[in-house]
Amino acid sequence: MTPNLDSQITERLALDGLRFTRGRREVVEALLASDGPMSANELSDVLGDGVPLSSIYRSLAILTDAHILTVHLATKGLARYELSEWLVGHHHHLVCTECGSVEDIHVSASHEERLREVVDAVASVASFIPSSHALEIDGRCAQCQ
Amino acid sequence: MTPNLDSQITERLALDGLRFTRGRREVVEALLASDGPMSANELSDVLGDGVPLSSIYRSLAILTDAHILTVHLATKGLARYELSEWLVGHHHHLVCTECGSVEDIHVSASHEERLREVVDAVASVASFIPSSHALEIDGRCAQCQ
DNA sequence: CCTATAATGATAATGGTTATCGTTATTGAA
DNA sequence: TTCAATAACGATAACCATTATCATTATAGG
Ligand SMILES: [Mn+2]
Ligand SMILES: [Mn+2]
Ligand SMILES: [Zn+2]
Ligand SMILES: [Zn+2]
Repeated sequence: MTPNLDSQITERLALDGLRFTRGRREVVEALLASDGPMSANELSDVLGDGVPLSSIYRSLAILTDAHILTVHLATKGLARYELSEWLVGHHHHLVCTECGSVEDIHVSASHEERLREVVDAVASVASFIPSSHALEIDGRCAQCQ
Repeated sequence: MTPNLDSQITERLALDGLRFTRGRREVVEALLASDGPMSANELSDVLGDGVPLSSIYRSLAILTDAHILTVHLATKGLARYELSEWLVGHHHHLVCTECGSVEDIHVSASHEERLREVVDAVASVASFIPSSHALEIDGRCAQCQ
């Protein structure tokens, strides 16, 4: 983890009187190393017995409350988490309908600009004030073809 | 329910040797009357005691398996269902982060064309074969401002 | 009418997630 | 360096949306 990211998270937690402890750090580092959002169980597999599942769940809840993590819902009955966009940048997701994998995808500035135009136009018609958007693409990933 | 829609669903179910029974019809009609996807409990509130919750759950599973309904996941731990796009047309969703409501939103053909361009460009880079896409806009709905 | 199969409804079981509670660690003040 | 006050932890129980079970009922074809 870069010193800058570390201090961003440490300072954000401190705003709520919370500490960036080893368990929380391990969760963040596993997510940072992943190419897509991870569930509590997937994190548990990676982190092993050093971090009990109950602590993983609590860390995910606390880090999400502090806006350090964002929850992603693509599989029913299962929540996956990732670093929030203010920490790792705006991106979208490719969701494989075959194997269930979720892959991060970055969109070029010009394409992102087009997306934002559509979002603004659509939202204004409905008197809706958009705070964020997500383009989710379902289909078959490279492995599942 | 229009006779055309009714026969489309009836014929689709018949392909799997299934019938379009009263309980399933009531679920479909409630979803048709809604301006957004509904959960099993929300359907139960609307349908009352005439359709037991266990039957609602089973109808949702069967209709989804038959591609008549599509599941929508925006609230964690809660699945909402809507008529599939081949029956009611392609559209997107406005998700209110305040009250949790999900509202259908239709996008103009020109905007939809732009979306498709972005989807195709992004997917091809990742060797991903897109089957569908969804633009989900989070923010505050008209009621929550 | 009869039989095979689909559908139903009440209920039990499942599983991801959350709450509880006693223990331990950390912080900051005395 | 004590000594509270509070945060964090870990094991476990509880919760709740969803799914499976199973006995009963309805329906379609022969
Ligand atoms: Mn992501
Ligand atoms: Mn919809
Ligand atoms: Zn795949
Ligand atoms: Zn709202």
